[in-house]
Amino acid sequence: MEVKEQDLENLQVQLSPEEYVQMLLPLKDALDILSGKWKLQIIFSLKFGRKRFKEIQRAIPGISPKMLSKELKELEINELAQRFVYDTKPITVEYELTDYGQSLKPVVTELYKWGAAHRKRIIGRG
Amino acid sequence: MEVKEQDLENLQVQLSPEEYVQMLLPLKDALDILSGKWKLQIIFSLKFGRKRFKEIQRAIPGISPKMLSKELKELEINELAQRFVYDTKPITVEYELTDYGQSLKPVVTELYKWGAAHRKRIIGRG
DNA sequence: TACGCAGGTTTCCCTAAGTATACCGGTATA
DNA sequence: TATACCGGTATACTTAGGGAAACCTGCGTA
Repeated sequence: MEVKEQDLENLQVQLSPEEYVQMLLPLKDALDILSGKWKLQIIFSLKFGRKRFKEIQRAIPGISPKMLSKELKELEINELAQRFVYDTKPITVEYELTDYGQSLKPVVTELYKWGAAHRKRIIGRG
Repeated sequence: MEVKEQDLENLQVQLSPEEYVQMLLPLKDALDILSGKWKLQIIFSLKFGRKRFKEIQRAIPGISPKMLSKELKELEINELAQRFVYDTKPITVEYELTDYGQSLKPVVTELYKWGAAHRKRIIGRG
């Protein structure tokens, strides 16, 4: 059972419950990767280039080492960021957005555009 | 202090911490509206046209009336769905996606595309 | 010798999100 | 008279996400 992208566009067509669920999975994946309190901030901070652990932490006020460590691991698992370890003293660890990580750009751009328009509409409406 | 969409594209430029935060707000808004366990399912189910409360509930296995009610209210507040009440016996209530709700389409499409590609990459890699 | 830094981990705690179950008023149906 | 449906609320509970603080190893510095 394959769900084609076109199905998203032509939702006049009634989908079966299973097709329906299949369609939601990729959406859920994408949302899971971007949501959470610190993910976007970390991604943004890495857009400026490689950074060390403490550098990221200093760049994001309020983040605890526990959360930073956890989120970086998730980014790594998803191949969005890469971890480099150098055998200096003390040890140096750097993180970098991967090329694949850059592929999030259109998604983030669409979210930003919609979110910005929505702010104007809803908040401006107050 | 205004953040332009172009800034998103040209992240070579170093942003100040405040610009940085301003940039995250619309992203957070958009994500908040789409995340949560049932939002997408409700939006999808309404794409097929107007539906009554119980119809939506039957279409989404596992959702409790409490959650459905709560999520529909949020959609209404954000002007993504509209609630129609008819004075029949028993009362009839229908929900419909607004035209504005349709404006989410490009966002959802981008999320879907990226999520689907990501599934192939990460799960296929397993 | 003691302190400090890098790069984290561990533990405990609190709150927000979501689940389960029961219930409500009004109406129709057997 | 009892039961069921509609469109929800109310209450109590469990779980997931995140915060705060302490701690760890290894090394350099005063």
